[in-house]
Amino acid sequence: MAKTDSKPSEELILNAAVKVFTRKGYSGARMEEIAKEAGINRALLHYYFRDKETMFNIIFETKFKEFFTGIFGAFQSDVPFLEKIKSIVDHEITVLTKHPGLARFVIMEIAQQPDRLIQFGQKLGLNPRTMLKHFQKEVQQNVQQGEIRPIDGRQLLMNIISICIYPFVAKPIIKTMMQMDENTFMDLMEKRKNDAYEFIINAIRP
Amino acid sequence: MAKTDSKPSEELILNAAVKVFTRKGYSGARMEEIAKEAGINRALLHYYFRDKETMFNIIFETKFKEFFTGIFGAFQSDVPFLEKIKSIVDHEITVLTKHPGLARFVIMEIAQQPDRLIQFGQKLGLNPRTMLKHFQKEVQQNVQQGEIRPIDGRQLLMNIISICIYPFVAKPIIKTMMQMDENTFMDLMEKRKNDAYEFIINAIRP
DNA sequence: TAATTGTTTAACAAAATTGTTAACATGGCA
DNA sequence: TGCCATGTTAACAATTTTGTTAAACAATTA
Repeated sequence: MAKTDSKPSEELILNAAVKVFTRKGYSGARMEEIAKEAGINRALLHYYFRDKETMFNIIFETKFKEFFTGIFGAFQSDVPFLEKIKSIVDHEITVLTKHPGLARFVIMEIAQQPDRLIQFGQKLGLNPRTMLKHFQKEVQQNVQQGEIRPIDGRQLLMNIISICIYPFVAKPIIKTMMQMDENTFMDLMEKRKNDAYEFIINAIRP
Repeated sequence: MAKTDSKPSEELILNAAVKVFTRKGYSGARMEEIAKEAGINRALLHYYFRDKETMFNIIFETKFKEFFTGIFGAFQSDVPFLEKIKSIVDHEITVLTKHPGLARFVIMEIAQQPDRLIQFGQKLGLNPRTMLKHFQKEVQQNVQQGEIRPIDGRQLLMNIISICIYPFVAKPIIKTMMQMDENTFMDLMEKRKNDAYEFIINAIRP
């Protein structure tokens, strides 16, 4: 069994597939293009991963996990509310800067087939609803204690997530309109970690 | 020439095509599905609109226009800054509520082929860069006059746009996670017109 | 009404994309 | 070395999707 030799090829193929699938989406991706990207014959894709769908599911599960643990990760920590927001924003922008195309890919494929959210969500054992309830309760408490202005927890959550994620989803538009190259964009996102945080804090501080 | 009779069919087909293209994107859309949606034979699609690409371009141009005039429209008006923000938010959310799937479609297709932004932008004679410069200058002036806190105009613009657009892009995710049906979601967006505005105002008011 | 023009369809053809097979290559090991 | 298992490929087959054609149909007009 030359398993040690096979592994690199599998990795190689998966990396190529990730590139193509995240750029083009499931329906836009071509097996031929993945093979070319990996520098191998198309038949090998089927040798390692039965078919396109199987391949896609493996990649989607990985990306789904990256994206949602990226989102939910920082929500769990048990620190004061404003600090938590700081770490959510920071964490989120960091993850998305490292994985270009991640957010757009996951959102698009879920929009195409919303049941994947349930399907893969359960598979990975993450429970957005518990998280949501918890967040809402935390907002209510902080409102009652006068720590923050009165605000609907759902709206606040949407605001935070929007501010963090949207710039990456619309990156090609933003880059073109603001005439930025990749590095300038990344600098802007780096600064955004603080700018976005302060924006949010100012919005909710009494 | 029975042009009067032909028009309804063209409209019928275009409406069907809009539905399918905005749901599935260019590569996911199937001519067969469009024909079925319109209740006609596939060959008719080619009779009216040479091929898939031609058809797509017509629809994309329409949607592109809807989306960007939706965005830029309210930026033009000559009212005090905070009022302008009010009308931008209101206008934006109204447009996107009326056209479900619009934002996701346009963003995705531009991400797939960013030069379409230049191509169609010029074709429609809209100049995002002038708009951007103008907005930035306005922010600077208001900062200097102490009307709003110091803030990078680009970040503020991204924040406003993000808060307005992202919930619609991620609608399937939000609906599922928050267990909302279509009407509940629309109610939430209706409330959001004010909530988002107040959030932004509080964030920038000294 | 017959001719003419435009509309619609079924059947066909072509192209693109995915999936399979059988033969060949290679590296480890009896 | 020569066999065996796995990795790799080219060629082929099947399927899906797009595009075309010729004929039927409908409506308008002369």
